[in-house]
Amino acid sequence: MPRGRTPKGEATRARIIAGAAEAVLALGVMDTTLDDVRERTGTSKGQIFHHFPGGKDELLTEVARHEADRVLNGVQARMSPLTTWEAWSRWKDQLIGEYDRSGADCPLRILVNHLGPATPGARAVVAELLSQWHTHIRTGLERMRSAGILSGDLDPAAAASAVLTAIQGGVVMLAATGTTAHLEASLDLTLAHLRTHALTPDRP
Amino acid sequence: MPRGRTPKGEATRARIIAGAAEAVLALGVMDTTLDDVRERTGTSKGQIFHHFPGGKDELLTEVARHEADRVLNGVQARMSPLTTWEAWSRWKDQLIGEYDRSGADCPLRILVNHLGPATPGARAVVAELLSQWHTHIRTGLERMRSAGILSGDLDPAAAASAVLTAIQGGVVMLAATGTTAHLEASLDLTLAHLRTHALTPDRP
DNA sequence: CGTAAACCGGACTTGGCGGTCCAATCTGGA
DNA sequence: TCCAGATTGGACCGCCAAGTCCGGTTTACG
Repeated sequence: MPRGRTPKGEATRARIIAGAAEAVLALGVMDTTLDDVRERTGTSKGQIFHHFPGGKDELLTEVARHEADRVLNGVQARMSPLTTWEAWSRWKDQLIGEYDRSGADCPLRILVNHLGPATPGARAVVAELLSQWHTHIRTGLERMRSAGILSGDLDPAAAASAVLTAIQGGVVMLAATGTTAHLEASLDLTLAHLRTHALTPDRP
Repeated sequence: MPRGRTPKGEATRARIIAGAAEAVLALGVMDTTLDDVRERTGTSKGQIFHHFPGGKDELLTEVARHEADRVLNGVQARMSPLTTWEAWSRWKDQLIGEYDRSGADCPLRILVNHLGPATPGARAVVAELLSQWHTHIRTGLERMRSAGILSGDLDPAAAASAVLTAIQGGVVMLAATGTTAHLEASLDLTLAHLRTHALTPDRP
């Protein structure tokens, strides 16, 4: 009778995913081989295919899930209360600072540009991540509208799309040119435009 | 004594580049093999390595150059006189329409996201393309400022960065989600913000 | 012409990577 | 304790794509 995974096995499986994610981040998706993962995690081919019968595709999908969780958790921790103008401003500074420090090897770019296209499963994971992120931003804007500090003229969904797109574009430009200037310019302009629709709670 | 390339050789070389570009667009960079190129162009391995001694890397760099020229020519043809609000508006509609039609397989994405990282030479080509494009947009904005229809408050360089970034981000979102909605939202917001700084030539 | 170089074709070599196989070992529930 | 099934190690296989080689052909220049 099938007895299910054992804790030890589960741990190994997790170690493989983490190590693979590390390798993918360091080497890129296409240049990461199963032997890289094997060596980095102190495992063997047998284990990899035992825990991921679907082979490399399945592993990459799991890596995508892993990274997406990481990104989203980071996002939500950082931009939890994106419901005041000060929060937006702080959030932007923090984001820029982070990319200034870490450079172009961010999980987001790998995820959206490389893991996404690699397998159908990963594509779904990426779509889900973007969707959740979009919802998160949109919800913040809607709250601001309810609170009377944001004009009803602004479509929260469209604005959230624009913010998300600015980030994606900025990351791409960072990767291509090595500078965060474009990311910052784009975010600045986008946020400035949001502020264009600001209301003071006093006079509606 | 070395006699230099012959016209026939030059033609073959060009055919190989064009065919490779086609293949890369259709199959993606990583899935394009030299045999694909060979078959598609009716040539042979010997020819490929005769004309590109550097192998696949050199060929991909040339493909990048080829595609960059195409993109930039397209850009300049389409947005030549980006110096009036009507021109901006028309340009945006045209861009969206084009992406709606052609989907995510645009040269721009391939170029920036796949060819760029592939080889150092291609990276330089991409950087140059982005730089020229940026200059083109910035120049348009500067002309508008001189013409008195754009406020001096707006930094043309930063605004150009934002436009470029919006396009890049939009293309990425298109590839990831399959819809041009994000591209459109981002461009709409960006252009709306530019218009925020509009002046009428009458009253400065 | 004649010949040296440019051009062409395609069989062949090589290396690396995904994936398989199987024997050995561990683990947990009855 | 006992043993079925989970886990592990690592040798091995097969494929496929990059790159090599070389003999034959065409082109350009004197």
